[in-house]
Amino acid sequence: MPKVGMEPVRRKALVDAAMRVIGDHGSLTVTMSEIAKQAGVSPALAHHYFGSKEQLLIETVRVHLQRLRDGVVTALQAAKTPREKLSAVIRVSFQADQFAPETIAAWLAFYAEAQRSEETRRFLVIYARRLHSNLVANLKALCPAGDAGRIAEGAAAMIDGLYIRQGLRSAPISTEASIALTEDYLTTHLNALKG
Amino acid sequence: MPKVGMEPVRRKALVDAAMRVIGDHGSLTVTMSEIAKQAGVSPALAHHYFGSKEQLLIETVRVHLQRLRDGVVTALQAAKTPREKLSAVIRVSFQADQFAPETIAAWLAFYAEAQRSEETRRFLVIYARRLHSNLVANLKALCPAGDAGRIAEGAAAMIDGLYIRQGLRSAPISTEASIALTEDYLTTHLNALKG
DNA sequence: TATTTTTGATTGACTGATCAATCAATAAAA
DNA sequence: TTTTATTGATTGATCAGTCAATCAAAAATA
Repeated sequence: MPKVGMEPVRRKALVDAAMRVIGDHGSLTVTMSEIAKQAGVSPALAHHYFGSKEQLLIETVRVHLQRLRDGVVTALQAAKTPREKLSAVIRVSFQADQFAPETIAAWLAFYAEAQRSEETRRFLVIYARRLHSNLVANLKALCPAGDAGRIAEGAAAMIDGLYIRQGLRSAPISTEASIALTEDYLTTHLNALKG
Repeated sequence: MPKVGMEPVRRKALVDAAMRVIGDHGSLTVTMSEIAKQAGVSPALAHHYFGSKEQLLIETVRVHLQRLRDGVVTALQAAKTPREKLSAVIRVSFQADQFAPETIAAWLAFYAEAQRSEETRRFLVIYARRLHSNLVANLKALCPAGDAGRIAEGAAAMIDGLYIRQGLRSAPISTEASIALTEDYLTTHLNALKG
């Protein structure tokens, strides 16, 4: 089988496998063996390409946040008005694949990991800031700058909160209901400013 | 040293030690040795009283959620009107000891653990439901029942979201600002209904 | 074209460290 | 003497990480 140019293929397979295994497992305490098996290679190969388990996990966060970002960029381009762009940001946050239980479980595990791994934390902070600034940028077209910051803070918190509550599966909220709650938050607060 | 009646003392010491170690470590992958050391006893004694690491961790969640609950009950009793009770619930959620980085780190770790441990999940679900029902009960005195459920959902999500965003320490929000954001959410939405 | 060399891909087997859990032994109360 | 508290020593399992060896494609050479 040894063909040349396998590296990118294997890296992708391992990163995808890691996300899947972590999601199923609901934790970062997964073994390199499990990940490698899921990717269809030997544990030794995973070490060969990533050097360490920690590096593989960090790559996994990085790659998946990058994909998330691409989704947001596409959605923003498709939207015309500031209000539509706000809706687009919300919609992408709750889109199906992100809202799957395993995906939520994986992100939760990474959030916890951010308390320990500075690099993981950095990536998640970048994501959080981007969400915030996407919201602020479009809110500024609809209300004073000061209020924009405050409302964005609230909306971002609500999105994250709905997300982790979904992870608990206590009172599962549908995607639509989550979107509606966040939309309602924005609409109500924007209206309140107009008096 | 062997005195009789040490069991409750040791159990408490171990549960407290576990919370501290988990908080510092930012993860549940802590050793029984670390916890025992922090509690000033041998690892063997921790096993003697709790049987297993998992049991100790579950007890730790249970005890700390119980304390949280006691705090809420006290605060609710001190408040008179429904609106004051709503504020009390919010205030307790963000009170200093709960908002300390190590505490947030520990809760985050438990949230992640809930994906794996059914018992941990059960406790956290109970907490989430209680928060929701405390909010609904008092909102019902201020608005129609249907709206009460919706607003409570939003407020609970916002509280949890502010909490985990605080854990990321990306753009640290003060306790007061967090409370203000949540209060603002309630006030604005209640006003919108009267409008 | 045929042959040799080099290089990337891959793994099985192994190592060292870590850790949860056990247990037999000790010491002090009751 | 019986019971409770306590620990040091040990065991068994798990895992990350290493390494030497293999295999086949590609490149170089004849």
